[in-house]
Amino acid sequence: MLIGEYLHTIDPKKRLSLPAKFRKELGKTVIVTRGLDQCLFIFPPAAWKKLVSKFGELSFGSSESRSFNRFMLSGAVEVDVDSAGRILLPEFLKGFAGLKSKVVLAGVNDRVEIWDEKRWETYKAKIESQGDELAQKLGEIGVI
Amino acid sequence: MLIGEYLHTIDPKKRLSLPAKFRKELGKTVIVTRGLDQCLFIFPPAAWKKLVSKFGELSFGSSESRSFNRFMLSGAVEVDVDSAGRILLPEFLKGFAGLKSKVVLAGVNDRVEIWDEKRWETYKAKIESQGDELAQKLGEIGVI
DNA sequence: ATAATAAAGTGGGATGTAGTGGCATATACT
DNA sequence: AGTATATGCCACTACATCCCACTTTATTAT
Repeated sequence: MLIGEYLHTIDPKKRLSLPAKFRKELGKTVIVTRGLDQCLFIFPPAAWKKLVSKFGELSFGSSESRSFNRFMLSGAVEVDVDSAGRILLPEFLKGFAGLKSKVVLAGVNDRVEIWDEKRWETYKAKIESQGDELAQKLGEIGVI
Repeated sequence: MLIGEYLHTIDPKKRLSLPAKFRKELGKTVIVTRGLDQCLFIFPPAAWKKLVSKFGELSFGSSESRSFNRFMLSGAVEVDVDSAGRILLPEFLKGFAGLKSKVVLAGVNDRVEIWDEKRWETYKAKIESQGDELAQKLGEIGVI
């Protein structure tokens, strides 16, 4: 179970160290993909395989499933974790999520999210202030 | 599984190097065909055979399936990968996809797509901005 | 509580490989 | 035969990868 929030820095060589607490569960190679709300997702191989099996069979018959597959698959990269627990981020993913030097790594159950620090602060402020409201809505639909 | 996005250049001799990460899975000869949305497809031999057998099932009774068969099959070329991991692109395919010098190679599960850089950027911007709808669909198929 | 020790995060240098361009040789076409 | 295109080979550059070192934070023991 991946939980917690960590502030790390991407060095000039585009390397990013994973929080020590995450390393065991992530394993020695991970999959980094485009995420939602302009962040990136990091999946352990097992979780990624499960995910792919859900949409892997989509053929290229419809233009929708083509864009869907392109978003998920061409936006994903398998990267090795080096001996210091770091991964190398491809430029196009860095660009997608608007990552500068300081980034936040957030554990969300079976994945880790990478956020630009500023964007994270803004987003967090928003959800924190809406906390009560959100709980209300979730309660109404019977989630909590 | 072929994933990720790479920016390469077609040299004056129409040679294009395949990303190192793709080479093992693609093998030493590949099939290049006209693709959809004005890109080209590269298939490893195995995936191509599977695809062709699906086409074979299409009857040639309807004019649509005849056209589609012609589109995919007459536009297909088998090319060798040279010792430096490069392939040679036939002029008619280059023309079809509007490829200039800078092209993007995108892994999409069992195929690689070749896009003109500019066209890719435009297309990508479009699918990336559809994030919300995408999340909706992901939810529907039970991914997140 | 303080000191000693270990671990985590970060930075830099050295090495290897990927991507690309150019030359030279082989093959096909006119 | 001569031209053009294709193929193999070698060389250069940039970047990914590996390895080691420094600094800071956390942990343990006295």
